[in-house]
Amino acid sequence: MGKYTTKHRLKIKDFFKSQGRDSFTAGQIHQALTEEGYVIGIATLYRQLASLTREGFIASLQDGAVEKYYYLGWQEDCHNHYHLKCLDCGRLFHLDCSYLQNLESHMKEDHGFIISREESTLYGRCINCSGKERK
Amino acid sequence: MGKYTTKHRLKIKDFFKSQGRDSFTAGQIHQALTEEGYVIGIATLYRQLASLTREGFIASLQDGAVEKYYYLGWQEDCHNHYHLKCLDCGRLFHLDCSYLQNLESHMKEDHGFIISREESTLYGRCINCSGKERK
DNA sequence: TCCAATCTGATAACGATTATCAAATTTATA
DNA sequence: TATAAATTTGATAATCGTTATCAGATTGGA
Repeated sequence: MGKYTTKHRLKIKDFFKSQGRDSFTAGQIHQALTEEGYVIGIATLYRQLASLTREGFIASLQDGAVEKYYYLGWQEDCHNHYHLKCLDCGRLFHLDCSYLQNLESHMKEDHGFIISREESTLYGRCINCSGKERK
Repeated sequence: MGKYTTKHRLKIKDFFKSQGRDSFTAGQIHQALTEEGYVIGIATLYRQLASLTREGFIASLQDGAVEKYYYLGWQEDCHNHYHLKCLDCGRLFHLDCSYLQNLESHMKEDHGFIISREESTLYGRCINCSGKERK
C-alpha cells in the first residue's frame, strides 16, 4: 500500500511526527485534525493508518478491548523495548530494561515460547497511580 | 449481583466446571449451550458472565481487540501465574514461573510499576507454532 | 494530455456488547 | 401455600469502533 503520495497521507505522517511519543486512537486523530480545520473521511483515516502500520511508519497496540493506538517512531526502537500501560491514568511507558530481554530468552529456552514485544504490553499501576487509593 | 439462584446461573457455572481450563468467548459459550439444546438469551448470558466475573468465579481476559475470555477456576490459582497466548494457534498457556514473579518485583522496585498479572497476558508464538513458517 | 491504477468519502454493514422494559421467576413473609 | 416485592429474563433496539462498498476524484506514467 501507499503507492500514491496523497495529501492525507502526508498530513497523517506529519501529525505523528509532531506528536512525540504519545499514542492515539483513530477517533482522537480524526478529532485533532478536524479541530484544526482539516477535513478527512474517517474511512480514509482508518485506511491510511492501516497502510502506515503495514509499512512500519507507525504501529498499533490494543488498548483494552476496543480501540487501537498508533505510535510515531516505532520502527526506530519500539520493538527493542516493552510497554507498560497504567490501568488508572492510561499512560503508556516505554521501557528499556534488560530484565525483559532476559525474560524473553528464558521464555524461549525454558518454555519454547517466542514472545512478541510489540504485542505484549504489561498492564498495571504506574508510579504515580499506585500510591493512590483504589477500590 | 447474583442475588437469586437461577437455572441459567447454575448452568453457566456447570459449563465452566465441565470445561477444564480452556477459555471461551461469550459467543462460543452461547453456541455450545445452544448446540446441546439449552436455550438462553444472549443478553442474559452476558449479564451472568459479568456477574460471575465480578464475584470471582470466572475472570476475563482480552483476546486481541474484541472478545473476552472467561476462565474456570481462576479464583484458585490464575492470579498466581501469567498467561501466554499464541498469536498463531490462539491457545492460552498458564505459566507458573518464578521468573515472572521476579519480574514483578523488579518492575515494582526499579520502575515503580505494579504489574497486574490478570491483565498482562504475554503474546507470541508457542512451542508448536514457532517452528512453522510464517509470513 | 490521456488513461489506468489508486485513493477518497458517504454511508451501509458488521460484530461484540450494552440498554431498555415488560413479562416471568425467585425469594421472603404471612 | 398465597402474596408481593425484588430480581432476572428475553426480544430487540442501540451503541461503538471498525470495515466494506462503490461511484467519483486524484495520482502518476506514457
